[in-house]
Order: sequence, then structure tokens, then C-alpha cells
Amino acid sequence: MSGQGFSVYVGNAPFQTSEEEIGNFFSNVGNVTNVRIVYDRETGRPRGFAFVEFADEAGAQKAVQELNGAEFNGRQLRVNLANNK
DNA sequence: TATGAGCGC
Repeated sequence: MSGQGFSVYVGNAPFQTSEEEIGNFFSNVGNVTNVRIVYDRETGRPRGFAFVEFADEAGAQKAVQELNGAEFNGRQLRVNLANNK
């Protein structure tokens, strides 16, 4: 059925936010194993979204349920299951 | 000193 992995897509994130802050925030719903902020290859600026990887898929799904729409540094986060390439 | 939908080094 679902081929989705343990990574979640985090959109609408503040431009000035570190992976540590994101990991700390998502650590509330599960065991975060990795956080990757997506930067632009051409300019090097943050593109405004990131990916958070969880140790378990349950943590990823809980992050979607609990943190999707949650406020983070004044922005409302968009959390969804990542494509997991 | 910037920007704001969307899926990646």
C-alpha cells in the first residue's frame, strides 16, 4: 500500500531557521533522526521548506497529524509525508 | 536587509 517512508515534508517554514530548531520542534512527536533544510542550488538561499526524517513511520505520521498547521516561529507549518526518493 | 508555492545535496 503506502510506499511512503519515514520522511516528512515541511513547508511554509521561516527562512531564518536552523535544522536544530526544526529537529527540536519535531522531536515532540517522535524520534527525529535527521533534518534537512532545502537550499537553492543556484543562489544558496533557503527555499523555505525542509525535510524531517523520523526513526519510525509512526513518528512521521504523528508529525503530520500533530504539527501540520502548527505555528513555528510565527509561521504556520505545512507537514506532509515526503516522496521518499 | 528581498521572496512565500512547493518535494530534496
